[in-house]
Amino acid sequence: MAPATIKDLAKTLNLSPSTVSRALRDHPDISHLTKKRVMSLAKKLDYHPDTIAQSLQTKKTKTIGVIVPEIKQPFFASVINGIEELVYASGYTIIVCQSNEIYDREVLYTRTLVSHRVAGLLVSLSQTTQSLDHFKMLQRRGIPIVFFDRVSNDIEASKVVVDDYKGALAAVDHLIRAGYKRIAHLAGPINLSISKYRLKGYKDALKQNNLPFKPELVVYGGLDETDGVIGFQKLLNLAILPDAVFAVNDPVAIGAFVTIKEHGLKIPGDIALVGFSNTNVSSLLEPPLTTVEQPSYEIGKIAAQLLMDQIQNNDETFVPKFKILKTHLIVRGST
Amino acid sequence: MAPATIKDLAKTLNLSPSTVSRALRDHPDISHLTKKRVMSLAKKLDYHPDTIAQSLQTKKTKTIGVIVPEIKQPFFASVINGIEELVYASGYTIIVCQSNEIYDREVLYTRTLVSHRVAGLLVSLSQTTQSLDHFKMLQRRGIPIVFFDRVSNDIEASKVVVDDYKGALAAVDHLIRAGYKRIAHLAGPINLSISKYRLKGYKDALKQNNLPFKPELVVYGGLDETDGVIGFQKLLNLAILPDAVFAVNDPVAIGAFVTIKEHGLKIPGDIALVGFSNTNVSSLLEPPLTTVEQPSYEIGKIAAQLLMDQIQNNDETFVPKFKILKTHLIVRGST
DNA sequence: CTGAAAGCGCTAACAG
DNA sequence: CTGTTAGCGCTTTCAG
Repeated sequence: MAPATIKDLAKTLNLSPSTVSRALRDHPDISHLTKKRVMSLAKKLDYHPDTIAQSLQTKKTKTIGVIVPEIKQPFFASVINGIEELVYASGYTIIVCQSNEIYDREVLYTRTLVSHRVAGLLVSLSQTTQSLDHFKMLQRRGIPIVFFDRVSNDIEASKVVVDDYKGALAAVDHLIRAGYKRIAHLAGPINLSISKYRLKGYKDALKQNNLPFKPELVVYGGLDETDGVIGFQKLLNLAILPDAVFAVNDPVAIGAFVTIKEHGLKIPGDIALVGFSNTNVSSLLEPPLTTVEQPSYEIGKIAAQLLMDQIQNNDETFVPKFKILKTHLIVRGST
Repeated sequence: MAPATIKDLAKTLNLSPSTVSRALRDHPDISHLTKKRVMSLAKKLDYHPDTIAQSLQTKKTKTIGVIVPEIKQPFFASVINGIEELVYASGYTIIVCQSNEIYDREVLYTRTLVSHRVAGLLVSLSQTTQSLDHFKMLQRRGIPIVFFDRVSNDIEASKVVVDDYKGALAAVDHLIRAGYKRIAHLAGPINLSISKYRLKGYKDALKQNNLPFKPELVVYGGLDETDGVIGFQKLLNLAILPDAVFAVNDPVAIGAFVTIKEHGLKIPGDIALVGFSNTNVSSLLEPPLTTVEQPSYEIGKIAAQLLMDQIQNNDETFVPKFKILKTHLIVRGST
């Protein structure tokens, strides 16, 4: 029951393998008649090209590697959906790897993906990634990489992000207009651009509204739910509690959310809360979470599009693209 | 900057490619000295075997295909984590595909995975899957398949499931003991085993407690949040409302949850609610959702283990294994 | 213990 | 328009 090969087709049609190969790929040289004959036999024998052999020959595969921190985060799951949508349409497959926020794993997976001869990479950096040498090595080998969401300035490549700055600005501005004056920020790892820009948006919103920036109201941490818990506990130690919290993302916001409630504080009565990301969870909380929506599916599609373009044009004069997508503040009961 | 090949190593060491190949794979024929020389040069030149070429030769790849309905469902995301954990340890990679609950996509992806020469498949069926011929074809080609969670009796293969029957029984029994008497069930697609067994658990719990089974209290639907919405709306049409709802899974429960609240009904005061799956969301609802926890991560690990065993032993006398994992009722505020 | 030769399934010059 | 030849990088007999 071994699958049919080009040789098999060639033999039963009295053609050479190369002719069959060309017919299959709709090469202009081949006569209409032979194409028909080849095609119909191929269908009959359920012939499918051996991608492995194809790849060995062409030095190219039709698989692209995706590295995300964690697929269980709805944001990334949705980005992956976007990527898949676009990429499968061109006959490509994706291999999804999770760094689990661990730098070493990220490095390991880039290795694995190289030895799988992926045509390109789509990457969102882990929280703990410091050096980007592992990616630069791939670029030197001619493997295109597009970064999304968690990007870095330390590498030249196409990037797709949302307007973190404006999103944060809008969120904090909204808090201020709603009357909150002592607004804390649960910030993310400062090596990630998203953390930087969201922090900057926070600061500038204060400034634009003539509110003082108080360093003690900014707590730095990670991007997970536990970081929200820890972060808010730190805020609890302040002499005067904040009246609102802007979290760097929804998981952190949820950590804070739980902790706030555990301490018997009311949302938004005692403390208002804003997140960033709009995972589907946020709307189910009681009260539902005000958050900055990111077009996650779109991010995936656009990043994939950029990558496919780069794969298909072996352009010498390639210039990295930088796409910034709009965010959208969703006001709900938590503010 | 082309990556180093076995030939390169052979040339600079004055050895034949075959010797180098053997040395790399720690073949007993090769002298300790040459092994050392080969290994150290390999390290120096950053040599990595070309998996593509390897596969072409051995007719085997070290990638395994995973087909799930949707990765954005936390349950499947967690299963995938379990799979990954086990599989990467043996140097394998996974290709994750989403059927998006569409039968045709499932068929399409099995094709793709075959032409990628995957070593095996891990599958959770889509809601709309009727025939299993596409999987049987793979089995005929000698590709092992292990099904998990969403399985079917119509195919012989190893399967990993949770004890859906007992889980449902425990959930409904809990409702009855808590005093609820008119318990509705939002059931899933009846072609899936999980729906069947959960429905059976529901029925038997009623019987064991001498409560009548009322067909009008069972609403059949899909497994998504919208199905919970639609399902509960149907229940609203009843002359007498149920006092509790057992949903086939958490997404459906959440759909019902939202709808219940929209209609101004109190949980659990007016209507109690139980789900199945324990996505992390369920604990964040207000009130938090009582649900039947499934060891999702474990399911992934065990399914992967079964598959790896089957891949590694080309045993003629292979007998499919059937693993049933325990569930665990988590009682929270919704009941 | 090592090497020479063949071939996995496919594509790509180069000839006709 | 079609066939011949060679080779991608690796493993694997079969000979030494």
